[in-house]
Amino acid sequence: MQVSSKLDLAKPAFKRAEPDARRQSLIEACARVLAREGASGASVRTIALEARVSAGLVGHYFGSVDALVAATYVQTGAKVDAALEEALSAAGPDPRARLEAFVTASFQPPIADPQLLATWVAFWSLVRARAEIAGQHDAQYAGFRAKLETLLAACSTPEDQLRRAAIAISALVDGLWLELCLSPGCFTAAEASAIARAQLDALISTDR
Amino acid sequence: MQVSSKLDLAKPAFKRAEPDARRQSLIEACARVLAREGASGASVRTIALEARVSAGLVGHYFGSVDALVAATYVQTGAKVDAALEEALSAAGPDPRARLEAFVTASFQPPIADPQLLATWVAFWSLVRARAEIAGQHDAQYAGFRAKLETLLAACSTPEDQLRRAAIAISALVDGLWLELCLSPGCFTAAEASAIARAQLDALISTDR
DNA sequence: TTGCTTGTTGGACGATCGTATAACAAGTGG
DNA sequence: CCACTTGTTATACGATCGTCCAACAAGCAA
Repeated sequence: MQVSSKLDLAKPAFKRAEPDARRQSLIEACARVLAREGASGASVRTIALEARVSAGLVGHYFGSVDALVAATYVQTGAKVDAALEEALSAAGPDPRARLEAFVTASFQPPIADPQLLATWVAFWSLVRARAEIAGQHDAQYAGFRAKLETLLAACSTPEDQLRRAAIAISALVDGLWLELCLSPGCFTAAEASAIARAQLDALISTDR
Repeated sequence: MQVSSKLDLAKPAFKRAEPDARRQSLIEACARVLAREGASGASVRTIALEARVSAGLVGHYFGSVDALVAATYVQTGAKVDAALEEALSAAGPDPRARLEAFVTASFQPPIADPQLLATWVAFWSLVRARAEIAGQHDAQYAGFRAKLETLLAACSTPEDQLRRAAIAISALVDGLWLELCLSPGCFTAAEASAIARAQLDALISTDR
């Protein structure tokens, strides 16, 4: 009787996977754990359990858990960039429409997502402790502001006001996005978009 | 030789202190550790070492380390409120000057302090696990926006635009404050203040 | 089939975590 | 001078942490 139950029932595991696919699976599991339990809950064992693999695989693929978190940060940033880029390409050729699409994309999925905020907060809590995380944050924000400057320049914003305008817009978008994710009931995504559009109006009309 | 070195040199410790003073000392030590090492480094032993006391005192005074972090958050919020109130009372009677003082106070000490952001981020990452303290941030934020609405009304902002204007200003201030603390080298506090003032100009001048 | 490469597992290891508790020291009233 | 209260320390405990490593299994070449 049930001489092989251990093999037949309790052991569906041990699926071999492509290295890249396994890496991706671990990164996604890490993002889910970060979002669900915060930074303090993102242990090797928790992440491995989420990914349905053993804990040793994290060390095998990423060397350390910090490296996995950093990789998750990079991919999360890339996902945001991709969503922004897609909103941009769907906006058409008009400069002002492109700028608005880029700005208001932060208030819609997949960017306006409490889980994404939780992941980001987990990273922020790591910024002070680990310098390479801080560098990645700076790179992410510099890229966002640089893109913003390009779009603002296309809307004929004077060059000497480009930097300040980009800082203002990115700060407003971040603040609205933060509160939208933190307290979804406080105001709606449509309100956030309207506020951001009004700010764009003010910046571009009073450019001289 | 040195028969009593242990008592004379290595044991300057064991100073009795007032309970309230000791509590305050532990809270300040917790804030310093939060700022220096982030949320993950804020362990009982690290905080106790920072406060120059033994680890058991944290449990004696606060019961758990989570309670100490929560107390640190409460005190930090009170410190922010006090700083904002003081900036307000130092601004004089002019409504516009009061509004500007209130808004730009977030870009100067003690509010524009990476230590403050670290405490906030640590608390945000704790909110995921402990839902009973989730309303603390909402209360803080609601208070900030309510104060903002009062100051905006004094600047003759139409009542039907009060809510939206307060949301816009608070979002801009938060975004600027966040980036100012996360990447201090990106832009200066003076730039942040100038951006916020320009936003106030745009909001109040285009109110109708 | 056989042997080899390699993704994967499970457990061991020491370090550190939070908490509880007994021993100790400093005031304090008798 | 002596209990007595109480702030403080030191230690112990179990749980969990990150990392490492030998054994195992799946797929592939021969």
